[in-house]
Amino acid sequence: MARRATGAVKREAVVEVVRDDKFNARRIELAEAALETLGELGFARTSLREIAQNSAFTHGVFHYYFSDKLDLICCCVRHYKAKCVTRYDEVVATATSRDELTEGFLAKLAATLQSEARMHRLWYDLRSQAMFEAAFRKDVLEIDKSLEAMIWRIASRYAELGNKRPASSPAALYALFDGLFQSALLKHLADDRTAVPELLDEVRRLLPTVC
Amino acid sequence: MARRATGAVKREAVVEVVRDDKFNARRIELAEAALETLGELGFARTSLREIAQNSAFTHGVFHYYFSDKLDLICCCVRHYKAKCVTRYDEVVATATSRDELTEGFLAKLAATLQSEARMHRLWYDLRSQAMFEAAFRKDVLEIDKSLEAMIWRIASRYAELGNKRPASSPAALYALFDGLFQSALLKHLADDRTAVPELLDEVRRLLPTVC
DNA sequence: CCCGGAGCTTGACAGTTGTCAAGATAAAAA
DNA sequence: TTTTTATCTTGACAACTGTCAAGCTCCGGG
Repeated sequence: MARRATGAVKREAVVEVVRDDKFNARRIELAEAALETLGELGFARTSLREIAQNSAFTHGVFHYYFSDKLDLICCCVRHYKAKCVTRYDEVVATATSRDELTEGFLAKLAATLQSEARMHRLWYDLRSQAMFEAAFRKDVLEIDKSLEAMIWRIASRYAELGNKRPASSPAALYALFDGLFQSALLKHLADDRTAVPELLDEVRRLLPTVC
Repeated sequence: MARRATGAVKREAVVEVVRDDKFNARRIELAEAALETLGELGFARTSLREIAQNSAFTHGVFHYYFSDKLDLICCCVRHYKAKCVTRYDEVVATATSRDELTEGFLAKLAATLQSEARMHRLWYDLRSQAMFEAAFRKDVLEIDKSLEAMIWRIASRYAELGNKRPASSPAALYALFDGLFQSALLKHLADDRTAVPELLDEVRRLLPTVC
């Protein structure tokens, strides 16, 4: 009887886990749909109904899977994180010279700025929201740290390929590149055609001086 | 008759100007009141009624002086600009040595971060909004340029006092300091006591290497 | 003195919002 | 099969939003 009971408990636990997985998978599906609308309209102008209307789901589903709006947005932020903190890692892993790393980084930078502008403006929007809404802070600070680490991996590898060491702290390097990217993004969204090439020039000039 | 007419026209024009001044003065009064609430709640959560309730005015007055909500926020942004783009100029003007400039800059930086955190998070919020709302872009880009120039004045003076020249472009320097400040602000708002001292350390270390 | 209009208040409007509950449907369990 | 449970739809609710119009107050010019 003990065995049967244990077996039953185990099976129930497995069922539970499977159900949880399915539940979480659905949450991520919904979060992904929500990110579309959020990237289009920004946090301030996005309502649950708008999200639902721009997706294949009804607004009730979102309430079924998320306790409230903040819960949904938090899930969006966390899911976004997973997608972006390894963006440049392939370049870092495959580059065998400073030039190769530079060009790979610049190419990825330009591509990101142009094809994922909406997702990135949302990131800057949510990071600003975190200054007002405490519920976002933990996740946002974590993403920031991950991005800082990502930049640091690039800088370290770049320095290593020139037998040097990065000349600044991770925080300063991240601030620099993030600031440049943010500014370029705003100009790019304002239809400034010079934004992308100027960012690339700036980064190309900067890399040898900071690493 | 010609003289009388001219006189009358002139006087009417003067009256018109005075009225315009009064009108604009009131707009700025209202914008200043609005900035309080905006700094407290952020753009996304701030409604005209909330602004009115947190001020000495009724919500109707805002509609009397502003064509719509965007008009009000734009006026807020422009007014904010005037207050912040000369923040460090006195330090630049009075400092007679690198150390003096450094310490003056750091002191002002710390004071700003601590006592005007709300106003600054609003700035970052609105700059993010500009990525979504075209109506904000012109003013935001102008403020950004003015801030870049402000940082450049500090860096130039710092370099001058050491008989050097700034080692980076205005854009890169602004990106760097703005990025550091933004990150420190978020941490400070998240009750991280180390945010301010770490920012100061970082800037103190960085100044001699970039100028 | 009064009277016109600038400045302001009040209340109403239509539309939107987050939230939720009651019921439908489909899938799983018995 | 029947029953139960998870999933989803629909419609409703109250609160809130930007906007505006009708009317009030009060001051300056006539």
